[in-house]
Amino acid sequence: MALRYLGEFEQMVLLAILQLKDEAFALSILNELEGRAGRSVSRGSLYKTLERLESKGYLTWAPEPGSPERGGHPRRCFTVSREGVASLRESRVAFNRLWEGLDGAAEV
Amino acid sequence: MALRYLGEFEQMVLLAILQLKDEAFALSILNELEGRAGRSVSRGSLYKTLERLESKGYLTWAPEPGSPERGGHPRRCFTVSREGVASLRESRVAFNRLWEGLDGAAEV
DNA sequence: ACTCGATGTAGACATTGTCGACATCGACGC
DNA sequence: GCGTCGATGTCGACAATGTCTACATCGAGT
Repeated sequence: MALRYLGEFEQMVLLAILQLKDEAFALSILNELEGRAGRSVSRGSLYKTLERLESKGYLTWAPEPGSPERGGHPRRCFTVSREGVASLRESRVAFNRLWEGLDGAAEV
Repeated sequence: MALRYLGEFEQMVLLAILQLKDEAFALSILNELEGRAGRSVSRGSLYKTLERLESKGYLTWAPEPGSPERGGHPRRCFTVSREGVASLRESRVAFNRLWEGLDGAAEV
């Protein structure tokens, strides 16, 4: 129950879902990650992460409303939960504090 | 050999070291993490991470120059390597792209 | 029928994250 | 002197995350 820290990839996945709004299907998430973050992983990796995020209550999903079936399974549309957003923000604040003052070229 | 992604905590540790400049001793890092990121971990956890970051070439260290010994071991002063900084930046760019447009309160 | 693409699932294994227990040595108090 | 304590660092174990390959299903083409 304790508030867990989101892993690096978990954060990316959550953010990609947020970006896609109601178009967050597994394959779209993969593209979003590839496009925005240059991160390419296998579908299996993504699903595992989605599964874990769901079990932690950071996201939910529902079968696609419009077109019902495309493959052997109904396409799932993911949504980041309130807790997911909160956790994401918390993490962001922490990182921003750590980066504070380091952006200039001088010190690094 | 492929360029590995930095884990969430690894990034924090590297950033804390950067913040501390030449005052980056293990205990100071712990305080920095606690203070800036509200992240408190045991010394063991930190050392393990430092050890891994070193073996990946993301940081180096040298025994403290001034006061030689304080305990059974000389105090170590850590420094982020050029590769470490590069990796940190890369990761930051990816996250910034993923956060783009999501900062406003509306969508989330 | 047969193949292909869009889905999702399962199991295995590598990497990271996190601890607690242990060991050393100087300083302090008695 | 001897015991204790704080500042260091080291180890080994185990939990959580990251990542892959192989597998299974079903509709649309060919």
